[in-house]
Amino acid sequence: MVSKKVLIVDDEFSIRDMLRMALEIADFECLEAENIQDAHRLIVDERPAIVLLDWMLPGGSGLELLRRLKKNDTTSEIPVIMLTAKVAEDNVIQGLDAGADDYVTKPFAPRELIARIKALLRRSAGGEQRDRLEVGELVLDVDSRRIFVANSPIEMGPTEFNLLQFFMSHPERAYTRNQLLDHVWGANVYVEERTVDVHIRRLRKALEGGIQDYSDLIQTVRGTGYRFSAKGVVSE
Amino acid sequence: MVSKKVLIVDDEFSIRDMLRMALEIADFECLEAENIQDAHRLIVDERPAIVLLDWMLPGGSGLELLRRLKKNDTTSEIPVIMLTAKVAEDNVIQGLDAGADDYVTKPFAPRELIARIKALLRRSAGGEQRDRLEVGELVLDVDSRRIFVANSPIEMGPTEFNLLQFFMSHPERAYTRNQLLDHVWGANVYVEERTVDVHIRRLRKALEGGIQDYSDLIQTVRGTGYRFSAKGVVSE
DNA sequence: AATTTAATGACATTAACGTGACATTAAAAT
DNA sequence: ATTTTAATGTCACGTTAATGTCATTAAATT
Repeated sequence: MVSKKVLIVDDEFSIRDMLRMALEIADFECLEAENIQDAHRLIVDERPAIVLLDWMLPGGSGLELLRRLKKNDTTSEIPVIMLTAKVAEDNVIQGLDAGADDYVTKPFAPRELIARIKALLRRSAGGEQRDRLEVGELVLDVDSRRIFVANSPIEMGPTEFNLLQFFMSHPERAYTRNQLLDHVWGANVYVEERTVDVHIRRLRKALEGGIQDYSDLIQTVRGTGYRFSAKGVVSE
Repeated sequence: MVSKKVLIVDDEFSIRDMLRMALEIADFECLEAENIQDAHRLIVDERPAIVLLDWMLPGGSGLELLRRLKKNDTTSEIPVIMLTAKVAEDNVIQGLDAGADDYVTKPFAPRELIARIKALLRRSAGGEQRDRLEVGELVLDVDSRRIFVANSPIEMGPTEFNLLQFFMSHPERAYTRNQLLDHVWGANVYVEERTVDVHIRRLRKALEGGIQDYSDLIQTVRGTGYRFSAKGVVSE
């Protein structure tokens, strides 16, 4: 398995250092931030698999960052473990209520923390995305990054593949161009909104090409954006 | 929300009782088991939303049950919180490794436990629920921005969709044209009052089009404006 | 019957989307 | 290192759908 990124958010150097060591032994890749601003930037840019978040931070409390993350669509799925020196029960409840996925009080044993990280990753990564998405005879194979229509492969560019993968894992839902840019291109990339249209066209063209025509799974939602739907459009 | 089932697995009556009280206050439905066999039967039969599992149990340790649950496909998605009197770090790691989703050591504060339960449920139930409005076989799907009549989609313009969405979320109430303009078009947009009539007509036409005719859900209130009502008009 | 109010059809205008071409960049092949 | 190929993002133009308005007709109210 490719080592996963863990973001450590703590203002004390000694703690970050200790965590980094423990995590690297357990074969994680570490990112570090010592304040809210850096942390948020790293989360958006690097998309870590998990965030270890200290309660007390300069420039706003960790709780604040946590709320911000859970509010935003593109970051709400990233699991967060809150770290705190405080043992006050109230903190735990506030943290969990704000959407923290786990909670560890200092001083903590590195091995326990690692076990908790693994438990969370197992949960968040495990349940969700399948390595094979299908609608009718249209099959998207995540591992080989290929699309099949009736068992024969069809060609498309990487972006079109990503777009289709996103659509197939989020069907029956209308997305704006900006949402698609965020999810498929990634945040912090600036491209014109209308570029999405062009890739939609390329994707539709590719889906036409096969033995069967699956291009109308990609539907235009006027005034909004696009939608992937197996439920079909209105017939005549 | 319908109250969710929580299974308490503990051999001590006093602990079960304490938990039951705390959980019922928090509006959960409680199931209880005092040994592995009963617990397993209840999990299979009742499918609780979450399991609170004591570490030490007669007839096999809780860890054993945990492994069994996580191995089986039909039960592996049920979150488990391990409860233990032991504070040994090793236990925590073993438990989390075996697939426990969280871990709480006795004595614990009921409020914390409730918060952890809610956090876990939020995460696992996080499998998205759709935002939809329905009247009979007329369904407005907010997420996909589509209207269905008897499960087949029908077409309408964005404004008609917004209008219908507003009506369906504010039924049985008459609105003036100006109120509709404010709510559906947005404040500080200037369009003629009579424009509303035209969109009402378009909406009615769209609602006629399907297999069934839902156009008389949109009722004219002479001298005032319009109303959405599922109660039907007075038949002559 | 006269008057008020709503429904309807038609139409010009505007906004949103589709499409082909092209320059630029990134990746592969040589 | 150089060439070839594919992918990407952007623009300009064509097309279609949506919108708002008005004149006319129909219906309800007085």
